[in-house]
Amino acid sequence: MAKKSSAGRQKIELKRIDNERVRSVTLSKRHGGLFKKAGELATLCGVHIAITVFTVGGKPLSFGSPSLWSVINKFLNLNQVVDQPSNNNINKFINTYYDPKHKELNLEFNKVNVQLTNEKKKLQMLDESVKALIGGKTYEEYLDSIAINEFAQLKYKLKELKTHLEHKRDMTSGSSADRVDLSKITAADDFLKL
Amino acid sequence: MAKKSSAGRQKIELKRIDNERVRSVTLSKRHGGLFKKAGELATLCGVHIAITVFTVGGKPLSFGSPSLWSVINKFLNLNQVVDQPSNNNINKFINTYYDPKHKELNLEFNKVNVQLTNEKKKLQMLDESVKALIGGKTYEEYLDSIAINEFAQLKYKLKELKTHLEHKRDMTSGSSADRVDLSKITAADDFLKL
DNA sequence: TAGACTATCTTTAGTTT
DNA sequence: TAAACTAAAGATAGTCT
Repeated sequence: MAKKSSAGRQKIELKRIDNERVRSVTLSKRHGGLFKKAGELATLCGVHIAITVFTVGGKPLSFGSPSLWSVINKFLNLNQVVDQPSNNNINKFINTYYDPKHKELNLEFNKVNVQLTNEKKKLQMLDESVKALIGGKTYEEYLDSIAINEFAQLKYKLKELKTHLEHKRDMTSGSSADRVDLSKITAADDFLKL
Repeated sequence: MAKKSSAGRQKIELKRIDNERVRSVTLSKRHGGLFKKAGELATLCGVHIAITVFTVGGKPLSFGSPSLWSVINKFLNLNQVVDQPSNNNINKFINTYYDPKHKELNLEFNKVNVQLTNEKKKLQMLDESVKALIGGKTYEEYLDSIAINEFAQLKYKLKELKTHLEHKRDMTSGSSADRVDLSKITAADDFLKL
């Protein structure tokens, strides 16, 4: 009855895994592990975390906790609540937790992860329902919401960059290598005003 | 001789840690662990990873592997090599691996991590040397290189955003909620041309 | 107070189903 | 092809310094 078929975990060398199948499996396992760890860190320590993994094929796997919206709101110092695309539970799940094309867990990952642990069966049933309901439109809406996030993040980063460039302009007299392109400041300023 | 002072690791509940000191220690430990995992994943699977942790105080802890430069180059499809600020080994270490103000490991973290594991003593000695050599100027240069990274990333993201907005403009006829602000496209375009 | 320690918890490499 | 399994490797909570 007792089976001791597996030798268990073995130590591996820290270098690129040659075998493509093994590499793919490792990516899948460790990518899940990394996001789980990130979710735990966010919950335990109350921090906000964003992770992006670019695969060799250029496909981005992203993670945000507690949610990209909350991170954006925090850094833009907005007090108003940004509504999710829909209050309908099933749509909310599709739009925020589940990317039908990539099976990518994304927003409020940790909350989902707790559910996965405590109510795994329930979530699997929900997952089946979601799969049955997915159409092309929903994925378009998902992409659209990502772009809105990107825009808000851009404004924040432009603001930071502008401050930095202005500071640098004030500190340097105009030597060749360190000269600040003033038009960049102006353009950043214009964009921020939109 | 044998000491059994510690009860060892205990299971903890997945919720925000109330005690501030404990929370701070946990953040420190797990933040290091998360970045280590990310570095391993990047090395083993050949993927590119970017992580940003925003602490409660708003301080960003960032990680990029194999390096922010390589990620930028990849997505801007540049073939030219972007030189690091200096080829001098000690400056290279300061500028890319070690943030003297925050003790933040950042670029090519995994490479450093392997060194930390295999040559811990050696690195500690180097670390002491670095600490002795650090001045205000070096940190300024570090901040500057970060800003350059941000700028390159911004251009890429603006490009993506512009494409998305243009696509959306072409697909929608002009209903109130979904209308695309053309001035945003124009501004993005202007900025990209700089 | 930041680092060292260690027993235990968690992740995962290799294997089987 | 993916999911389940198992035991070793690795991370870390609590403690002490």
